[in-house]
Amino acid sequence: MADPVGMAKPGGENLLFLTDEQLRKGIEAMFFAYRAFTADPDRILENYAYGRAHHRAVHFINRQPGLTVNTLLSMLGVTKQSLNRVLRTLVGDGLVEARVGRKDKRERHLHLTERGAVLERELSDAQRTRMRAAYRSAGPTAVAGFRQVLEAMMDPDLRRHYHTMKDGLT
Amino acid sequence: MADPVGMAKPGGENLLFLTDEQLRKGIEAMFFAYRAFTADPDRILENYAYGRAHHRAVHFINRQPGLTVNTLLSMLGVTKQSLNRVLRTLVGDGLVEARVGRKDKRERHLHLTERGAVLERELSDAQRTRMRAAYRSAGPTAVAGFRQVLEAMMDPDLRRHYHTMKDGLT
DNA sequence: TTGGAAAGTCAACAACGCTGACATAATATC
DNA sequence: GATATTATGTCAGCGTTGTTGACTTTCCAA
Repeated sequence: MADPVGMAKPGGENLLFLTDEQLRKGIEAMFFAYRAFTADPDRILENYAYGRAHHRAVHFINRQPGLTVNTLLSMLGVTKQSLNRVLRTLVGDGLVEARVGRKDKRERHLHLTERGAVLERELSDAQRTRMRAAYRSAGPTAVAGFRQVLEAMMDPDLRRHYHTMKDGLT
Repeated sequence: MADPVGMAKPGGENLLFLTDEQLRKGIEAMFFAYRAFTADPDRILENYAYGRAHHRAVHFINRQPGLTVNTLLSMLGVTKQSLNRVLRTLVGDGLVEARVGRKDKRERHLHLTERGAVLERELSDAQRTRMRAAYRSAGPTAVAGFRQVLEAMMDPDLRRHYHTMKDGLT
């Protein structure tokens, strides 16, 4: 702030990218981008009786078929009451199947039915289309940086879940 | 999908970063990072009687003092009824001042009061602290990519608002 | 003077978070 | 085998924040 031009460190590295202004721009970028990020699925969900919470559940069940309610709970970071309301409708509508665990019969292992997979595809197609366009226009180097910053921003617990999911590149 | 290894294009560029898996990882990164991104302010807001909507209003009023209700409306992308509810409490609590326009007396120009500025600082300090840590650990090149991808992801209308705000670097 | 824009308000509703309390089944432990 | 704990489901109630629709007031501009 006192030195709007330089802000060089003893080491010599330029830390201009850490100014408050740059951080605020990053914050706004997150806000505007996230809005766009959810806009496409939201539009689709209007046609069904579902909301964003249903989308998230369907997404992770698709990504990790057979996961338990508890696992999904900790991924989504909501209460079981909140998730249960969503799962009840999805199971009732035949989009999700809750199979009783074979080893531990208390557990419910969640799977998408065919109809559930259809909805998942419709939602993720829209989301991936936007993502693909953004990735393509920014290029692979920018994408690597994008992923790096987002990952650094996560809470350790969430980062664990993030890494649990398979990664197409590594 | 048919070719998990290469997927090279005639041009010779490696398009592995555009696989569905990579796009899905990007989607999940957005989800987990955004959760972390809002977690700190959310915790602070619990102490007041405010929510995320109040934070957003305060943020943009701080960034662009004197902006009109309509401008703020289009930035936030909510209905005037929804925003009005938030603004009414902020004005009532003395955090925001709505000055009648001098040229056009229908317009209300929004400003933070001192108390409003205090809350803004408390919220943005928390958010910037996380952002700064992520930026620092990822480095300037990654940050540039981060910003590039997020900007490419925005809807054109939102991108306009994004660019309207001053930029500390350019 | 009149049309329309900007703003504010009321009512009702939906999605989706939350807490608290309680029920049921099955596993784990003593 | 009795008891504690875990996983899940459910009911009731509440708060925030989004929505639509209808209506009013104020005021600029043609």
